[in-house]
Amino acid sequence: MRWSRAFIPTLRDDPADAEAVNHRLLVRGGFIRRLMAGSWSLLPLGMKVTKRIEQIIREEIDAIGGQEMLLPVVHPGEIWKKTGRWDDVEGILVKFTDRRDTDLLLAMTHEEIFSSIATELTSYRQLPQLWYHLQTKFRDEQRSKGGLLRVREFTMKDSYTFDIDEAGLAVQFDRHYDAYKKIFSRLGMKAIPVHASSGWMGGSESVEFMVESEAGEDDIAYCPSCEYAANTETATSRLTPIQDEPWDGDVERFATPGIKTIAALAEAFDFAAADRQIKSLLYMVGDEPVLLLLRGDHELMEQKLVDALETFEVRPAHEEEIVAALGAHAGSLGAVGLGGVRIIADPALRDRSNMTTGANEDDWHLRGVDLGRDIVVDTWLDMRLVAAGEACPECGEPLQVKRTIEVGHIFKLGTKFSEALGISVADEKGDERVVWMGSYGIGVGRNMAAIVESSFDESGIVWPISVAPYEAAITVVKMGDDATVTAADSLYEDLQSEGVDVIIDDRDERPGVKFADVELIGIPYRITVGPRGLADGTVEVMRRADGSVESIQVAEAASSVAAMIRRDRGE
RNA sequence: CGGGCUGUGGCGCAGUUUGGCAGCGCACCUGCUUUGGGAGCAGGGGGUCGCCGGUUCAAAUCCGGCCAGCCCGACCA
Repeated sequence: MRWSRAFIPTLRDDPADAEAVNHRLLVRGGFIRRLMAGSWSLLPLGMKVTKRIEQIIREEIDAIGGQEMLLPVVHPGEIWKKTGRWDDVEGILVKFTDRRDTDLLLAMTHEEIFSSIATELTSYRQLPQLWYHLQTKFRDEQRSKGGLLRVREFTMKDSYTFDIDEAGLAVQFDRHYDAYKKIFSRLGMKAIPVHASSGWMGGSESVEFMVESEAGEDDIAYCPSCEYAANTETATSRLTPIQDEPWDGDVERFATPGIKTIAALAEAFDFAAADRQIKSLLYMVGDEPVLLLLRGDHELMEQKLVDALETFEVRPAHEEEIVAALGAHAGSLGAVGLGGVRIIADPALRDRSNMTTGANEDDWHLRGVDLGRDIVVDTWLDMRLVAAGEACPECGEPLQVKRTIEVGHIFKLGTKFSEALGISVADEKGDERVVWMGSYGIGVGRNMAAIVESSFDESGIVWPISVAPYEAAITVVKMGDDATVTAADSLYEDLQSEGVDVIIDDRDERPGVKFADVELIGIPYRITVGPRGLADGTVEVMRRADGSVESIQVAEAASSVAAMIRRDRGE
């Protein structure tokens, strides 16, 4: 490609509305442009990177037996009603009707449609199957953000597996696990697999692949000494047991005027350290108020509650709901002597005594509370957010908490969809058996963003060679100089013959402009051709990753740069 | 969806307080000089000031409504 003919609209200044690194650099580098919130056009450079990412994904999924297909983006509502998701997935699912008033929706994922094709599977002999496509998803997110990290319209590689039994699903799941590790490694990222919540996908088990980044939206708990890693949505930890001081009296009510927080209570009374308080949170599960109890110094992880209760209708109660259910305002709530409200308690409270909690009367608290004696817990449920420094549940070493980007997610769906949609095959005995499904997703654009977030410097993006828009760029220092132009052109042709994807910067610009642009867009090798080097028969090769510079004889330039690139490609 | 901020040539911004010719830098076009880290000189083109309505002799500026974008909190590839 000749740069003078290419559409690479680089910007000198950062776009004013860009905060995230990937947003800033991808827009400045002329890879993408925003159409509306969470909706981006891919410009030529963005398209080149996208295609390379997609190709890597294809190769690895094909390698585990994947068969590529392409399913539509507009789906009939009917199928989604069968699986229940037409109603279950509120908000992000875009629904509309056609001229005949038929319910339609924009694909946010493709389980239903792949499943509808899978109804044509009739015999166990046809299993296992692994189908996938790279297709647009639309999710009307409440809030898109972070450049390409969280958008409404995006391309996803989603694959789906169909097996005769759970053991077969486990095999497909493990194959995807390995393929995903290879994919992210080829994309130049260090992805950590973690246990995760399945969210609205349902199913029994899921693993997310996480790349450490400040721009991320998920926290993972990670053990440096063993391999334990989990999204904090599901992570657990071992707690040091607390030995409560004995208290032989009854529950004692005491005045706490104006005290509305755990911290304030701990500050005011020396017997009420945060870990000796009971945190009481009123939640609404559907229409039912539920009182949640946690240790005072612990935080609630709402997702754990959602997963355990198997409903998405979980939210903090409004003030008037709190008063109606408990007779007091937040800040003085408690579970002692409470009737008629379901009580769910975190196991960290089990067997505790001599605790302090709200009295369900504004400005009053209770001390000397014994969990076993004074509170009737309906359900014990781990719903605590793990904090850094707590002991790893596997090995006991302190956990770290890291902020990460979710670059892939694999699910064991089990038989949820196949039952709903009637996907069954005849087994060896001729009996109908419901098939076991898995689904596995990688967001292409989010991966592009994650690569940028984990590989950039003050000059711009530093692409790994596997996805770079070009492998090498020739910077022609002085377009007015015939010898320079001739040498650069011939190098350009030689590199192409060597199979290198190369762009020649033949614009009539000053060298500084060209250097800045090629570094901004992150091309791994820059070959500078100019009168100064040609005077002693050399060109200069700079490696983007480390800035190292090497002078090479003109005659050998093409072959030695091609050799470097082949080595970087891993050939 | 709640809170905060912002909408002025392609990009970055000033002007809005106190209504009175729509400006600056970069980019763009022409010419000349220049060419190893974002060139210089000269000339030139481009904007319904987010949209709708109101006030006024006069609105980018004041008032009302709406729309869009970004950031912070509840959701996910």
